[in-house]
This record gives sequence, C-alpha cells and structure tokens, in this order.
Amino acid sequence: MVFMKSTLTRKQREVKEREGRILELARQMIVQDGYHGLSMDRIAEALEYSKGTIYQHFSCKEEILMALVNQSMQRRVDLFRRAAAFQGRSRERMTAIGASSELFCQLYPDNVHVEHAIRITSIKEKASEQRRMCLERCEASCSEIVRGVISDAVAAGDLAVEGEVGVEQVAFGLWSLTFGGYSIAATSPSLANLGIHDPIMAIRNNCNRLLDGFGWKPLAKDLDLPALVERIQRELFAPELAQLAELNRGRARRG
Amino acid sequence: MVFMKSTLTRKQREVKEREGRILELARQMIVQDGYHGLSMDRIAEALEYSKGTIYQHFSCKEEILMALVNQSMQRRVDLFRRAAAFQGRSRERMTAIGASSELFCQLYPDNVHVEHAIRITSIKEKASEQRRMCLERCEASCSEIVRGVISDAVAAGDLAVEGEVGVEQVAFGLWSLTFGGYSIAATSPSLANLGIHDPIMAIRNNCNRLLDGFGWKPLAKDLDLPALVERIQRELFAPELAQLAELNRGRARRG
DNA sequence: TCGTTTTTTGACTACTTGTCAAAAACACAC
DNA sequence: GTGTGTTTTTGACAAGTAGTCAAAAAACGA
Repeated sequence: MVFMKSTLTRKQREVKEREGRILELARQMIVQDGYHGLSMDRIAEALEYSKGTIYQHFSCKEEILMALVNQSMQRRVDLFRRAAAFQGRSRERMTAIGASSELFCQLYPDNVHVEHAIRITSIKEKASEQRRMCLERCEASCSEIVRGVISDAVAAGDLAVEGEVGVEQVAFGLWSLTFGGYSIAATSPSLANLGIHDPIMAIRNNCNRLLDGFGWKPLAKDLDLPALVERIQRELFAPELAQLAELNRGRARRG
Repeated sequence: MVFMKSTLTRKQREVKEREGRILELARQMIVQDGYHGLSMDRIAEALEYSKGTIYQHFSCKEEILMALVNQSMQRRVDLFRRAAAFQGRSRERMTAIGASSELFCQLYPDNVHVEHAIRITSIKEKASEQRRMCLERCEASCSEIVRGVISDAVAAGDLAVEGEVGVEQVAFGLWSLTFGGYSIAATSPSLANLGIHDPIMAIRNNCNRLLDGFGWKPLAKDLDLPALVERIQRELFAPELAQLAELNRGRARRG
C-alpha cells in the first residue's frame, strides 16, 4: 500500500483505541488496589480479550506501568514549559511552575501512585529501552526547565548562589519538598489528624519558605502570592482549571 | 510449668532466634530485588525450613514487611528522643534531631526501601492490628518529639507562628523535605549527574534553608553548624558513630 | 516406655506472569 | 464468491507466586 486514505488503517486505529482502553483500565486498577491490584489476567478478562492480545500491546506488566507514567509525564512537561514562559520576575515564574505542579497533581491524582510504583520495584530495568528513554527525557526536561528559571534568577541578581548552594541545590530542595509532600499526602490517610487539612496549600507555603530561606527575591512577604497564583491560573491554565472544575463536579455528583 | 529457669524455654529462645534470621534474610532480599524479591518460598528454602514453619512466625508477607519497618522505627524513635534531649536552644535541638535522622539513614539504609514498600501496596490493611498499632505509635512518637521542639521554639520566642504557619506546618515541611530527599536519593541512581554529589549534606542544607525561611532563630548564618553537628555527634551519638565507622570499614573491605 | 501435646512438614489450591503453536480473521487477486 | 497468503487472536501450557491444612515427626510428661 503506497498511500493511505487516513494516516492509519482501520485496524491500526482499532488497535490504538484498544491500547488506550487497556491503559485506562490499568490506571483504575492501580488506584483501587495499588500495584498489586494490576493483573494482566484481569485486564484481559474485563476487556474480553485473551491474554495473548494484551501481551501484544505490552510485553510485560512493567511496560504498562511505564506507559502510564510516560503519559502523565508528557503532560507535566507541557505544563512546566508553559509555566516557565510566564512573563514576570524569576520568582514569579517559579511560582508559576509551582502552580502548574499543583494543577498536575489535582488533574492526575492517580499519577502519584503510579510514580511511586515505578520507584519501588526494579521496573525500569524490565521495561523497554524506548519507554525508559522516554521517561528519562521527560524528567530531564522538567529538571532543565526548573534549573533554567533558577539560573535566570541568579543572572538577574534575584538569587545569590555561593559556596554550598548551587542551582542544583535549590532544584533538589524543591523536588524533595514537593515529591515528599505529595507522597505523604497521598499515602498518609491521617494527615488531617496531624493538623494538615489542606496539603496543597501546605506544600505551596513550604516551597515559598524554602525559597525565602535561599534569599530568592522578591521574598514571599513582598509578593501578593494569592493574587499572583490566581493570575497565573487565569492567564496560563484556563483550560486546565475548567477541566479540573468539571472533574470536581463529577466527583461531587458521584459521592 | 509454674516457674521457669530462664524467662523463656529453650524452644522459645530457638524460635525467637529463628524469627530474627527470617527478618534478616527478608531484609537482604528486599534490598537486593525490591519488594518483588521477597518470597516466602525462597525464605523457606534458604533457611531450610518448610513454608508452614515460616507461616507460623508471620501469617503473611505483609507481616514481615511490617515487622521490618517496626524494627527500624523503634530505633528511630530512640534516636529522636535522645536528640530532643540535647541541651541548647530550640534550633540546636532541632539540628540534633536532623543529625539523628542522618545517622538513622546511614545506619539502616535498607529501611528506606522497606518504608517505601509499605507505602505502596495495601500492606497496612493486611497486617495485624498489633503491628499496625506499633507502627502508628512509633510515627506518632517521632511526630510528637519534633512538634515538641517546635513548640518550645515558639514558647521561647525563637519562632513566630501566625496565620497559615503553625507548628504542624513546620513539622510537615521538615518531614516532606527529608522523606522526599532520602527517597529520591535512594531511588534515583543518577542524582550525581544532576549535580547532587552528597545527598545527606544537600538535605541538611535544605532543612536549614527551610527553617531560615520560617525565621527560626538563630538563623543558619548565626550558627557554626559544622561545629554544632560535630558536637552533637560526639556528645549524643558516639556509639552510633563508632557503629557506622565499623559498617563503612566493612563495606570498604567488601568492595 | 507410652500416651499426649506441640511443632513441622510438603502436597494442595488458587492465583500470578509470560509463551507459543494452532486456529480464526483478514486482505487481496482473480 | 473462491482460493491463498498474511496477520491477529486465542487459550492451553510452563513456571512461579501466597497461603492452607491433614498428617507425620518431635518434644514433653509420667
């Protein structure tokens, strides 16, 4: 076949669509019963295909995990990129990245579980080179975007790096704080008992304290952060906010 | 038997000793191949007991995980308690807790993996009420110790809490930063490529930046932190330091 | 030495991932 | 429609898990 009516044959589209359904179901399974709840047998049964067909899409369980995490990570990179392009001072741009991170975690709450899963077992080793590279590229992109903003801050004289503190130190601090915070929030059911009722705001606040500690100007007290975040959301992430509102409406309806 | 020669019969001691061997082996398995590498069959085979005997000690895999984590957590509580008793200003005492945390992670590096594992699958649900309670008590103890020092700081006027910032907020910040930092350090092999060559020092530095951001006096710049940490280690954790040195010597010899 | 209690065993069930030869579905020429 | 070659789908199969339980073995007490 030299040329095709569409970019894909009917069959190919069908297969693609099935792949999506597999991933969707896998995501649900992981959310419900954790990594252990993900079973190739049950996927095949639920989708009314034989196991062999599922294995034609994903050569092992780990491939599904990696596909899921890559799906999310690509969206995260997109959000980060748009955030870093925010017009303003370096600290405002970093606030935009923070806002995009919050949005990401709210839009794709399942992702926390999946990301946890790939960090535990030796999943990366079993997955294909291709999928591993994809994840690495996404992570590198995120890291680079963040470090870019930090470097800009240094260049603009808003942030002083000296001695032990380097661009990487700041990036690692933010990464630890957000990754740790969201992980705890997702896996510690009794966080409210410990006095944290709004984890997202708590994490946002902690990030700002950390940046203040690094002396990144303007300091939090010199910014109207609520207004800034509101503006960022409005200017950069209007579609995502609408999507989130829709999602919450659906959740409220369901229970 | 109304009274016994020893507190335990010979048989009971034998059983206790075996339980220790099971846990030791399980820990090794988890370190080597992650949660997936832990197999009841293989434990039985390696220890030359039948599976049934292993199941007499631990009714399921999750019980082993929980036993391991409890083992570590009890040691952590002990370290935290001793750290909080350090004589000095509130921030110095918090530095002592930080030092104890560093020590803990170095003495029991396997624990990071185990703690990760119990956070992922629904292990807590499957484990016995007893073991679950034990873990909860340990976590509560750690949290309480940290919050105690923070409260003391507030009472002494070294730290101002107002508005959104409460004692819990500071505690959550430190928890996120250390948990996240050590998790990333343990599971991201390429951290050095990202410019972080000494994760422990990086995490320590970040914690101090965060506390500076909260305005916890004396600020890092007004303290001789290296000297303080050295003093804390010498005064409070001499035995653990020796243990660690021994451990490192062993590691150096092996590889 | 013998009966009783406790401990240990390994075959068993029910599940998992992953493979692969054979069967079914499909595409296409005539 | 019919025949033919290719692709896709299937489900029985191997090899490995967790956990159970009746029966065998060991320990104990008299």
